[in-house]
Amino acid sequence: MNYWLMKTEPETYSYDDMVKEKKAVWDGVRNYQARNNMKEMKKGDQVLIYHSVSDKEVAGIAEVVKEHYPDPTTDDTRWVAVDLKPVRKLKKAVSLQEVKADSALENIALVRHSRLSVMPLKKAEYDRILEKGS
DNA sequence: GCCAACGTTGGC
DNA sequence: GCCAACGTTGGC
Repeated sequence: MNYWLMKTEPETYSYDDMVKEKKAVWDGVRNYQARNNMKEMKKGDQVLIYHSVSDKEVAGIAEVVKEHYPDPTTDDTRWVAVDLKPVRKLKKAVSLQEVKADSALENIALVRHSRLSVMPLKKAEYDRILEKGS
């Protein structure tokens, strides 16, 4: 079982939108590193959903329900999509500030490589964020 | 709203 | 293959 963090701008697509639709088709990624991470995702992997720009906080947990397949928004075969379903919203959203302030989380890509939109998390890091959000 | 950092594109 | 120019992302 692997753990991931995916970013979205809540104005475009938020965790609540995913809850409303009961699933999410995660497409439109046009970055190789993010794409490579998506290809590594397996059914059942847990994914933290982070709201960038306006909120800057981890909003909720999702789960991979369909592994990578060709991105339906383009004919370009280089890009892929995955399907997610919401698991639960965090009791308390975890802000970027909190993540940055925690020395156990200072090495995650969210902090070190802020423009990457799909990144792996170690179990310890994933657990740590959940802890902060409970 | 600004701007730094980064990724991509395209001319040479 | 290099690198300048450009576009985009995302924190502040």
